[in-house]
Amino acid sequence: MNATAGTLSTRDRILDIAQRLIQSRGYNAFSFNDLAKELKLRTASVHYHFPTKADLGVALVRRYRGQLHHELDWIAKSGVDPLGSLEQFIAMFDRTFRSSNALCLSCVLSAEAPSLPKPVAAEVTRFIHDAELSLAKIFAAGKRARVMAFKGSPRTQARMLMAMIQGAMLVARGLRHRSYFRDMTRGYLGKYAVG
Amino acid sequence: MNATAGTLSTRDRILDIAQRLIQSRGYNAFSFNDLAKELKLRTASVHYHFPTKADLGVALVRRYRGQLHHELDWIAKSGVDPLGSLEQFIAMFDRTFRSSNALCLSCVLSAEAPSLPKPVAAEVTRFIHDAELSLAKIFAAGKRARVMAFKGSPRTQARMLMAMIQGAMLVARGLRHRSYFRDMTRGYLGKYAVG
DNA sequence: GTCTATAAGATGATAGAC
DNA sequence: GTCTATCATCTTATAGAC
Repeated sequence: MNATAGTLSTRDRILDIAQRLIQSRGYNAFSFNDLAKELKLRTASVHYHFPTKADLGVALVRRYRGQLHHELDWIAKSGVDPLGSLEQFIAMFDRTFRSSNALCLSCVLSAEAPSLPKPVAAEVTRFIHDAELSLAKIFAAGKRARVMAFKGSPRTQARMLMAMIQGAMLVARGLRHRSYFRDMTRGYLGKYAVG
Repeated sequence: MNATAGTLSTRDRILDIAQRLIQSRGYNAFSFNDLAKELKLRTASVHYHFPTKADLGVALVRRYRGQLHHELDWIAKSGVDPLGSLEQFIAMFDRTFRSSNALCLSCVLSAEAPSLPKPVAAEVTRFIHDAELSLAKIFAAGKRARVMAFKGSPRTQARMLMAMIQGAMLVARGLRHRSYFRDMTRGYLGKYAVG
């Protein structure tokens, strides 16, 4: 049965819990048993929904990629200009980081990449590639509309923004400094502003 | 017995192998058995040198912190100006990343921080703190000598550089793009140059 | 869909011989 | 310092009942 109003299917609950655990501990430090405990089920039940851990990992990153596009669509529809879109994109990560110390799922998985099942690592690559393209489009639109100015390609700016976001969260976690990420990214977009 | 010329003590060999494995797979994806296999010893022998995995982790990050200072001293003695020092600092990471796909040890451990033994996580915090201070001194010296120009504190610039380096390596690994890190960091320091 | 039961293997760690 | 032997525990995964 699927979820009814206000409830989530077991499958979705598994994905939610697994995502939270990976964003906190990484792929190799969570187990089917952790999931089963939180769900108050048995590990065999979790395996029913995702036969292997790699299956779960792939489904997770694939869903995360969908969420990225969903968030970007939502930001686009909110009617802000390209610079505002990037600000909201950053604010998104700031919220989850400060509220639950969660890094970007793909950021954590990237760190562990060589130890991941190949299909999971491939999905991570796809996510970053997607994010880069989406951000590049925003940079390009900003330049076209003359609300942003920068040298080099929109693609390069997108890459720098991605690196800045991921790196700032990573270092913030390592330093155990909750406001580090916000402090660092606050001024970052200023350099793109026109006028 | 300690190492004689050209050889390494078992303890040092353990540290070398463990560091490489963590930089590749992360803390939770390497085992005493992995070390024993490479050393052609038994796991009990590894435990003789480091009773627990946490002991090994702490020793590792502590040594890595020493290496950081050693590298920075070496760069300082090479006689380049502050901007050149930062370039060499970045080049250091570029070399290990491109030659062996190795991320910064503390970067990988930061990603897994909530799942690490507390003493290990504490050592990671210390490393990043140290690196930040050392880089801030270089930025300050560059400003004093008028070879670098920037707004804000040297500390903030150091943080941005750290985030950029760590984030660029992380994203480069996730994307499986060997030259990504170099491409991204190549132009980064340009903005600090005077004249 | 969830359960019990179970398997085969890995893991961190220790005792005690050499 | 390194070994054999052993431990309890955890991990991913499967078979088959309900």
